[in-house]
Amino acid sequence: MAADLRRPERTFSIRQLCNEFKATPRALRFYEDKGLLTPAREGLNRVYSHKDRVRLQLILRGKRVGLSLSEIRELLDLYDENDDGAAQMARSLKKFRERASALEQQREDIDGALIELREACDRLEKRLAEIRPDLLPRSADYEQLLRARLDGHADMALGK
Amino acid sequence: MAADLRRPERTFSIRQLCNEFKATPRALRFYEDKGLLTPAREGLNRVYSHKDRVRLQLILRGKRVGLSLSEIRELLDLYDENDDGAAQMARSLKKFRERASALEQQREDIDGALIELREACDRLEKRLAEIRPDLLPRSADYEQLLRARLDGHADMALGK
DNA sequence: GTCAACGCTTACGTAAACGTCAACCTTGAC
DNA sequence: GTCAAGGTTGACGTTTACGTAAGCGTTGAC
Repeated sequence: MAADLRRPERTFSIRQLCNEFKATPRALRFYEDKGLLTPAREGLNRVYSHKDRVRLQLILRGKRVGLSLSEIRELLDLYDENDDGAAQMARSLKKFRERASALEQQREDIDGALIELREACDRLEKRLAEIRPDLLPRSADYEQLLRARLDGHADMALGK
Repeated sequence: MAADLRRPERTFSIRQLCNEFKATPRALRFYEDKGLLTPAREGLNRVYSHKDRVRLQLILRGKRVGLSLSEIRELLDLYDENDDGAAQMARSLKKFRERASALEQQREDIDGALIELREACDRLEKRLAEIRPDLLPRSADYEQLLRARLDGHADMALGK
């Protein structure tokens, strides 16, 4: 009567999925609360099917790429409501592309911040080198060290 | 008795600073609440000095590079408490460098997410092209279009 | 029989950085 | 007199993704 544990009929406990994907029970219940998962029940206990497991994987992937849970839910819903896989795929594709441009934008923002930070660092380093060179924290910028040595750019340390 | 409006003795109203830096009064009051600003008072009204203005600039710069308000406050406090500019600068420098590595890490995370997203997009595009090519949303990737035209890489569109 | 391990539900707490009222004062223009 | 403009102080609301109890039931080991 008992199904083979390795077959697709296999089910999972909340803990098993948590261990496998390094999530917490709280998180899975939260996803359920938000309508992202709807595991079966055995009495009170949640019983996750292979389909549920796949959904969880998709949820976690969505999170890794920075989608919000509600966005993930939209995508997931598409896969359920509709038999026509193509339309869903098209929408997912659109969503993914949008997310990709958002991420690219974020990267540019970060690059901007990095530029501003490096300018500030440079200014601080120069001033410190003038007045209290002993306080200069050892640079975290190995590249600069390397280049200075390889190219003999001693002037960099001299403030030219 | 009134000081020249262009001199360093000049003061600013909350609105003036808000307009200049595109912030909201609520924000400035919030910063004050958090101990980042301590403008003088004229009766109840806040009166911002040049020093306050500079602090605000530093706050906003800090935000642009992704520092939290509490981190910004730490840095700001250093500039006040201590007469010895060098030690503060050294600490700021350290903080900035830390932030820079954090940002670099973030960038790598984003790159990872982008890779995952692009793989997902590619898979979706291929499947869609097979089953419902008409549903393929026009690509958002202008570069690809441009390169394809300039280089005559028609094969890109052929899935070669 | 009782303790630990696991599960359940309900529900408040958290962090960040303000937004958004509400209710009130003051000053100048008309 | 009164209306608008701009200021003030609370203080609650928002968002996201859970963390963290509190209190209770079930099951297996010993």
